[in-house]
Amino acid sequence: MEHAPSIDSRNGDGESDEADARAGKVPAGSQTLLRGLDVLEAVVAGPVSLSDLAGGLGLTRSTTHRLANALIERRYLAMAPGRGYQLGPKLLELGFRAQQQIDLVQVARSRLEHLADRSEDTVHLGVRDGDRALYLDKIAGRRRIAISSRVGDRHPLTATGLGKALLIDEPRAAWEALFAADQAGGAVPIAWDVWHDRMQGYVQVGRAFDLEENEDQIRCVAAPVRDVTGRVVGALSVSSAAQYMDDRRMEALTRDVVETARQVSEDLGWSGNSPR
Amino acid sequence: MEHAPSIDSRNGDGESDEADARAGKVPAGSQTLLRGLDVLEAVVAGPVSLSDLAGGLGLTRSTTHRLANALIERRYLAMAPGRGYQLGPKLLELGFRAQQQIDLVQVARSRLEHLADRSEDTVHLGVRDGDRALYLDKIAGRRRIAISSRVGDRHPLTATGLGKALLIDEPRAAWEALFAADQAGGAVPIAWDVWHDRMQGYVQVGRAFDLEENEDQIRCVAAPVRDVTGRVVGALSVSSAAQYMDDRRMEALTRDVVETARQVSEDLGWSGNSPR
DNA sequence: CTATACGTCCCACATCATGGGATGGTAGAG
DNA sequence: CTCTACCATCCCATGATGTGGGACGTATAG
Repeated sequence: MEHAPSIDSRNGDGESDEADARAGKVPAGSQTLLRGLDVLEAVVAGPVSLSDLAGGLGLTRSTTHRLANALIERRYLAMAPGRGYQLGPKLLELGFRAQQQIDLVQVARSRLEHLADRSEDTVHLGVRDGDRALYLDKIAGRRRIAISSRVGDRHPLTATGLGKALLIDEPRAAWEALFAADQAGGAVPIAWDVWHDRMQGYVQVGRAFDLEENEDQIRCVAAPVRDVTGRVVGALSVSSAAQYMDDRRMEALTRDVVETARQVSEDLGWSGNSPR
Repeated sequence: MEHAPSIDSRNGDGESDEADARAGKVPAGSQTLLRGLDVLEAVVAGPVSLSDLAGGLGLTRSTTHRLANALIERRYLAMAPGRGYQLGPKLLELGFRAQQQIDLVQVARSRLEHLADRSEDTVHLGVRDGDRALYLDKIAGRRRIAISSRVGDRHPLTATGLGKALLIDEPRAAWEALFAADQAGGAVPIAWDVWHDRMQGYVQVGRAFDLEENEDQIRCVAAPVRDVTGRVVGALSVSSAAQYMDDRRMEALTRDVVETARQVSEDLGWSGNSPR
């Protein structure tokens, strides 16, 4: 107990459970590494001076300096002449490599499975491919109903829940063009005003519905997935027969679907700041 | 000395200078952090198993596991079900933030100053802006010659060294179009065949010359700057009066200019792999 | 079944990180 | 100019911290 007199100073006498409870489940044993990462993350906000860094983290200047120096040596941080510490080029490189390694389907898989387990319904994952929604993955539910979709299918954007989730950030002009094309292409007829009103509602909540518009007797709840820049790069949905999907259940599912989409987004680096 | 029996196991008896000499200048005092970063960087290559990680780094499985776990907890790493460790979402986030923080001019500044010091000539930094080269920074040399350029100037791409460096990765079709436009726009007349032959030579070496094509009596040596994806995002050049810039000196400067451009590229996250 | 390889967990020991404080440089106020 | 303030950097005695050998449970293969 010689460092920070802050709330979280380590306790050498009490039970170690306290620490475990506080930190979640970090089993300790890497204080230096974790503190180093703290330093790294404290610099995200922008150029900071050493003292500010140390103060903000509850560390001494010595310790902070040593950690920051190691990070500079490895190019994780850089020193801006008269302004303080900045994020370094190594992070650009690692970020880029991470982007190359990450595959949406693989990342989303386990979360989709959990969602399917909880809902007992069929879960889909898809991306936009030109003017269609391309289905990349499907986890079958436990109910004995036929969802005719298959991985690799392309469906209209404006007539499926998943498609509408993919369009949730698009401007009205894009909506209109796609809507007209889908209507002309044989989608279930619907008035533009009705469709547009519904979409605006979906935008507010951050999720979309499909009310038997694409396939009779099938309804679904869908939410968009975003990457690190906040852009919509995919969407996921829960689909079921209308008999299991009354309005109340769709509302109830919303929470779970949106939350799952948020988790997948976080796995893609999104941190919740779409503006900027 | 109980860890790794590898070549670099620490020595507790001899002089510590050995370690300093070997490691460059890391003054030690953050072993855990540095090892953690080693783990992180070892995962860049792709999914790796714990044992392979430990083996490759010369650490024990225990230590590696502890470090990797801490990195997973912080989302710097992720565990691919049956395939091993992967880079995690935090790196996507930090890489993105780093990209937002980094400014080409600011990053390049000190390196350009050193280059200007060594060459005693005027150094420019520029980017492509549509069909022109936009000059973002200028460090005046020590010679008493007039270089009429100013920060904010736009010059033809095909008639300046800096511009040609910016075009170094472009396909022949783009070269032809820009060349035709610049020639029509009043650039110093030159035959397409001659220009094209020279460009191909520049591409081989990774730098471009300006042989009094833009401004009479001014020659320059330029090299492209790349970002993390390998794309050319800027260029820098050394310019001087032709009397100081005979062919031999231009060749001699090439090394220094290319090296400086490489350093700036590394500051932008480039690691030397343009393919992929 | 046994064998191999995986990730995980534990704990005594001593190596390594710690932080108080000293140092040198730079900028601004008086 | 001096004095003060704040910066990053460096040093070193102390003990808290990370270490690695080895045990454990499980999964995949032979």
